[in-house]
Amino acid sequence: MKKKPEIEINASTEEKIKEAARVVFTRKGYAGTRTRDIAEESGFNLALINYYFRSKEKLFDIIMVEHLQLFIHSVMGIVNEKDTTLQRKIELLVSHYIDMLVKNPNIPLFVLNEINADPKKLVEKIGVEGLDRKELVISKQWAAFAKANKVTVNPIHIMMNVVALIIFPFVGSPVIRNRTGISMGQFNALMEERKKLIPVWVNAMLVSK
Amino acid sequence: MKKKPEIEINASTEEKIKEAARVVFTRKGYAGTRTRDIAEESGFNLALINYYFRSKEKLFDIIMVEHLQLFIHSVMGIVNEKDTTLQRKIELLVSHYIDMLVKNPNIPLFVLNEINADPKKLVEKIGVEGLDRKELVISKQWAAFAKANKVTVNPIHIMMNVVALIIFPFVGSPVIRNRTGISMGQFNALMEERKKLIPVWVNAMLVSK
DNA sequence: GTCTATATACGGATAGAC
DNA sequence: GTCTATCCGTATATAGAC
Repeated sequence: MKKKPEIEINASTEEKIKEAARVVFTRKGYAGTRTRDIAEESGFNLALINYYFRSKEKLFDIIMVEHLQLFIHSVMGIVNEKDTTLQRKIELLVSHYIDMLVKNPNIPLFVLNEINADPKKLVEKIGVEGLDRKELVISKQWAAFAKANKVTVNPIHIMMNVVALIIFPFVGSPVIRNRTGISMGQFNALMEERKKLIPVWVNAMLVSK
Repeated sequence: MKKKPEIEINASTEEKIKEAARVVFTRKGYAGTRTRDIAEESGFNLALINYYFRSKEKLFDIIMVEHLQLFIHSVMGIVNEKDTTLQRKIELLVSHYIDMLVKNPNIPLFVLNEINADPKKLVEKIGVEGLDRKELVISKQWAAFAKANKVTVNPIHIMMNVVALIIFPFVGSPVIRNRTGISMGQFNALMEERKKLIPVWVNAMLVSK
């Protein structure tokens, strides 16, 4: 009559391997990672990763899909709020996102990389097509804002800019730290500052010209 | 009495392999590239790449160093001009850079990636330490500008922002095109627009708050 | 210099003992 | 479930003919 307890008993090992895979994959990418690295990082044997996940690629796909879904959901949650103003949404996105990236600074490069390596793969694997941009609350808010303030720039520019200002420092972190000589701690302090600065900058862009 | 003509005679084959390597490496990264791919792309046999370059890694290093040197020189050329204003330098950097990236859109992700994979390697291989930031003309121009306009933000933020606004769209191009549904041609048209827009935005940031 | 054929190493995956 | 030992495909690199 036991439901499915014995599966849960081993969840720990499986989860440890997944966690190890996350670490190694995000650091070295798919091609650069050896299953042996994952095994070592996990503390278990190489054979176990096939026992639990059948293949390197299957394991990778799981990690990647989880990353993207986590990301998409958290963004959608903010972007589709009814009672939050456009400006406030930007503040929330920036802050929430930077927090997450400070904790997992390797994710952006990893994701961008693998999407670049095989763009169609990810479109298939995730239900991203489902979301019709035109129907998002934020899209309507933007339209209203643009009309009221006579903003004529293509909103794609603004989107790119917000994302660029948030993500790029993390993608370029090694170069930035090397060129400026700042420590990881100082870098994170700068990122903390940016939570307040980016929304101000974006506002300034919108009224510029 | 001939200087070194026979070397030049074969420069063509060697150069073709290098060109092929550039293409494949920048598209698939180091780990994702097989020497066979390079051979095929070059039109020559696999054995020739070792004949000319001894190993995959040596060839890769050459490509990477050339990329970075080209980049650094072109930036330094602009940044260290005596008779160009700060604002004008930004315009020149943006325009020059976007032109180059439209032609070679895969370079940024490639470079960022490989630097991330092995940060110290590149610091060693290139004489980048030579340039003392404090002594750059643009640094002094910035100091003067910041004082005159009471700008208090850390200049590292501004640097990151300019680079982010230029580079990020190319790094995120597959995602952007997939999410927005725009074509490559439309994407490039947007990049063309940004040559004018980014300097305006940066100005707006500087006077914001 | 350029090719074909091959040596050698490495990495993903499985068999089978415990 | 977890380990050791091993198989086998694939990729780099080299030997040697032309």
